[in-house]
Amino acid sequence: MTTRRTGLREQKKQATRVALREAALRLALQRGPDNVRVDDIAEAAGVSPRTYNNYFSSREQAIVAAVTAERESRVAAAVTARPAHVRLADALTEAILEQYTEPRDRDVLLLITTSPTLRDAYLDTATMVEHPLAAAIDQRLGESGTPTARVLAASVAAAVRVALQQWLQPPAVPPATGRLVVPSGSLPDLLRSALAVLTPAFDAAEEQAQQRSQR
Amino acid sequence: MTTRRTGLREQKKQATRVALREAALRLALQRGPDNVRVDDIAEAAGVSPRTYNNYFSSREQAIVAAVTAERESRVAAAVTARPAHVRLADALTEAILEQYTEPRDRDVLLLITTSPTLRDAYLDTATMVEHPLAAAIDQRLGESGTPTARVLAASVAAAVRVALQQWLQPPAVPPATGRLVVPSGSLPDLLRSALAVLTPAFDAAEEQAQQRSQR
DNA sequence: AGCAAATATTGCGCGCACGCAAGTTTGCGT
DNA sequence: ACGCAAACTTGCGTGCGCGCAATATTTGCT
Repeated sequence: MTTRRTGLREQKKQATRVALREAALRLALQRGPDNVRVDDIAEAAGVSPRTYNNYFSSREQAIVAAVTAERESRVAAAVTARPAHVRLADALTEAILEQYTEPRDRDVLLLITTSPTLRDAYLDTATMVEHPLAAAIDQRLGESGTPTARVLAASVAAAVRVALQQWLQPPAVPPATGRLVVPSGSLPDLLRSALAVLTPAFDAAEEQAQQRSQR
Repeated sequence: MTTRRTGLREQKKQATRVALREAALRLALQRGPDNVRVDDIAEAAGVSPRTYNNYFSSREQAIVAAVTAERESRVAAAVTARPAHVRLADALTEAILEQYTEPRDRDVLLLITTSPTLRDAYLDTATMVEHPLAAAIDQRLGESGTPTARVLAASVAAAVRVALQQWLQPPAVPPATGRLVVPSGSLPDLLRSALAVLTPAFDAAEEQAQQRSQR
C-alpha cells in the first residue's frame, strides 16, 4: 500500500539509482571531484549518460545523494514515530538530531568541504526534508492544508541549512575586526541551538491547534 | 563611504546590469520565454554573451531580476528604518509587506506563472534577502555574530517563499480528495499569515536580547 | 600627463542538462 | 498464453554555464 508502484520495475529503478550514486561517490573519492565526468559515472553504473540525467539533475547531486541517502523520509518518519504527548518542538529536534548524527567518514567530509559546488549541493539537500516534514507536522497538528505546517517545515529546513553552513565553514581569517565568531562547535550542538530559536513558534502553533480541537 | 568602489567603473557596471535585465524582460515578454536565447539578450544590451554570464548565472535570473530589482537591500533598509521601540516581528512584517506590495503588471505575472523554470527562479529570489536581513536583525538584537539572527532571517525568507508559492500555484484540480485548499487569497494576506507563524520566535529572541542587555 | 596595477570584457573550448522521438522492457487484462 | 498499453531507456541535437588566458579599460600615484 505504501509502495503503489508494482514490483520488479520499481526494484530495478531503485537498484540503478543506488548503483549510480555509489559509483559517483567512489569515483569522486578516488580521483577527486573534478576528474569525474558524468559519462564515467554512467558507465560505472552500466547505464547510458542520458539515463543518468533521468535520475539526477546535476553531477554533484549523485555524489551528495550517496551521503544523504534517504534522510528526508527518515526524518519525517522519526517525527511521526514520537509519542503524541511529546512537545512538537522536542519531537522535531530529536528527529533531526537522530538523522544527522551518523558517524561520517572523514574522507567524505573532506571531499564535500573542499569543492564549493559540492558544498552547495550538500546544503541544498537540507531543503528536501521540507515536503515530507510538512506532511508530518500537518498530521500532528490535525487540520491539514494549513499553511502553518508548510511554514514551520520550511523554517526547520532553513535552520538546518544554517547549522550545516556554520559547521562546514572554513575557520576563515580571524585577523582585524572585532567580530568574534564561534569556531563552530559540534554539529549536534549547532543544530540544537539553531532549532531552539524556532521553538517558541512550534509551541504557539501547537497550543493553537489544541485550542481548535477542544472547541 | 557606503560605495567603496570609486565611480565611473561601478556606474558602468550597474548600467549594463540594468540594460541586461531590462532587455531580458522585454524580449521575454514579446517573444515568450522559450524563444529568447541568452545571445539575444546579450546582443540587445550591447555586450558579449560571455559578459552576460559575468552578471547573471542563468538565463532566467536576468528576467526575474528585472522584476525583483533591488528588493533585498530595500527590505533590510526598511527594517532598520523602523523605530527601535517597535516589536521586531512587526517591523519585519511591515518591511516585507511594503516591498511586496508593488503593483505588478499582469503581463509579467502571467509570464512568470506560465514557465516553470521562471517560476522557480522567481521563488529563489526570496532567498536573496537572507543575508542583508540577517545583518539588519543582528544589529537590532545587539550582539552580532549570533546564529540566532541568521536562523531568523533564513526562516523569514522561507516563509516568504512559501507564501509566494501559494500565491503562484495554479488553482489545480479540486476533484476527489477531501483536501480543501484555500484558493490562495491576496498576496499581502498570505504573507501576513505566513509570517505570523514565526512571530512567537521573534518575540522570544527579542526578549532574550533585552534581558542580556540589562545585565 | 604618464605609467603601472587593478579590474572588466571577450573568445574559445569543454562538459553538462534536457527536450524529443525512436526503441525496449514490464505490467495487466482477457 | 498473448498482446496491448504504460513506463523506462537511449541517441541525438541544442543551448547554456563557466574556467582560462588574452585583451581592453579604469584608477591611483607620482
